[in-house]
Amino acid sequence: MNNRVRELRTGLGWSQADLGERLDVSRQTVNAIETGKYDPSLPLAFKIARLFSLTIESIFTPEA
Amino acid sequence: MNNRVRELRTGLGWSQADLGERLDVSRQTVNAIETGKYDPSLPLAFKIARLFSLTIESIFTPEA
DNA sequence: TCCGGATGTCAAGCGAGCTTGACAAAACAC
DNA sequence: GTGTTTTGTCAAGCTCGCTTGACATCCGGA
Repeated sequence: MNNRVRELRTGLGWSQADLGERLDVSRQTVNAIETGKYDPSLPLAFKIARLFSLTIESIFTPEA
Repeated sequence: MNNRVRELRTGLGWSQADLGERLDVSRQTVNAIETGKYDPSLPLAFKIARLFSLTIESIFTPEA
């Protein structure tokens, strides 16, 4: 699963910790998602999409 | 997280087992998602959306 | 030069997502 | 009214998603 989270976050000048706060998750979780260690849960994906005012499909793309 | 999976599935005349096969998950997983026991992972949500040719947002809606 | 913020990563722990196997009950066919 | 299909649900087990706490590195600014 590829995603544009880092691109969207840095575009707003936020640190991983900043984004974590706004999403109510730890900065390690943000880092893990950005570095592809694992995919977010569906509820977290919705939170991310809402925060950036985008659709899930425009942020995340399955690799296969 | 509410979803329209059951509605979409029965609309095509499929059993939970049928849908499970097409998604490569067990019928128990389909049942659990339809009955709200837990949310699908993000990759599975993508598979479901693609199978029904819909967006994730049009199938799943966060309750909050 | 030194310090603070930012990032990457590890470990241990817990609940969520998924598995197979099983059984009971409801719904459907004939 | 019997038999098959479908659905609901339980249990045990494994991995993933997320947590806190910690440590190393890498930079940018005073």
